[in-house]
Amino acid sequence: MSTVQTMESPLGILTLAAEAGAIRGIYFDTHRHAPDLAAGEPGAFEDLRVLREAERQLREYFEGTLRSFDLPLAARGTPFQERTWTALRAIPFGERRSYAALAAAIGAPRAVRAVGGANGRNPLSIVVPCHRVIGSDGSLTGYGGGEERKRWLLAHELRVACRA
Amino acid sequence: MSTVQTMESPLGILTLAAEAGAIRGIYFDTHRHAPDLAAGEPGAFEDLRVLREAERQLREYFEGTLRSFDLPLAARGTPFQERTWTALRAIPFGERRSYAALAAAIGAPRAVRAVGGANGRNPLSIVVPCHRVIGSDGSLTGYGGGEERKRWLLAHELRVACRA
DNA sequence: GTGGCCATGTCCGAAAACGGCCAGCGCGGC
DNA sequence: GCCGCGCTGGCCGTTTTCGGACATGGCCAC
Repeated sequence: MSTVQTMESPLGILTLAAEAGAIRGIYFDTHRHAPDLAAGEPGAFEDLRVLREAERQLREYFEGTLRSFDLPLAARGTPFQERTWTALRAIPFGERRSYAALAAAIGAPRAVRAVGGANGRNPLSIVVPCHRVIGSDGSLTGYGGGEERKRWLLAHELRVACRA
Repeated sequence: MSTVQTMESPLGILTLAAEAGAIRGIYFDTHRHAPDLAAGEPGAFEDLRVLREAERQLREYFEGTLRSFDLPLAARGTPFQERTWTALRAIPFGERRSYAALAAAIGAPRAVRAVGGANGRNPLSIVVPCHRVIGSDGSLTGYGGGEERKRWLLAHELRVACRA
């Protein structure tokens, strides 16, 4: 069903999946809720192209020369999850939000834990910046790819943002 | 996902669905467990072809000139269901089997009610002859498209078989 | 300040219910 | 005796239901 490729990164091997010309998933090698990703057909041309472009932008992100991704995305989930993921993309590079703030942003101020759940199912690591959401008290609280990677990403963004 | 077409028959309108060059479903207009069948893409060529062939064979079946279907089938269900459906296809035109006999045929002689359940979910009406399965005491016991249609099919096959 | 309670959407596992059944009995009628 | 009828209990895969657990945070009572 979808085209799959992998790439190296400072956080280990990343697995990217594309379908119908849009990025559908980005997963770490150890990832809490990653799907099976059985590579299907040989790979449509449009998928290969968007995958290569995604890899390029991710590489620039890690180098500190790119702060905002510009890619066709197609994350699929429940309506609530998609609302949450859309709100995530509005958090600027280098900033942080609390789960409560995110819940308020999607108009469901009390659905705080639900937002946590939806965050955990975010299929587009890094590009949809679920790592920028932390507890109201500043604690990391969790990350699909492991808290270590969340810490690294936040530190990296802080570093890049200050350098500018 | 799949290509859909309808046709008229002595038992009312039939809805046929094809996918990847194989017949995937055949349903009556009132059907107990029929799926939604939201017609998707405009229709792949191979699907249109196999649908037309299925319609032709069904028409011959109703006319009494065809007793055994020869079509690419792709009924999808649980392993147990698919085993059951395969066993169904081994029942010859005009004959009948009891649920117990069918259960024995798939090597699960005690899974009688389970066979009944799988029978009810048969997605390929008529072509996969679930209508040839009746109670040990000869009663009809039930049919996805209604017992009236089951009675009609059995009578029709008897008629055609005797005529020969 | 601290501990408990509740709200919220989704997933997952366990448990229960549900059939397109059938064989074994008991019972009544002949 | 013999037959037919109907009830009962058990069988088994699937579906439905239900109860927790979560990447949390505010509020209230002590």
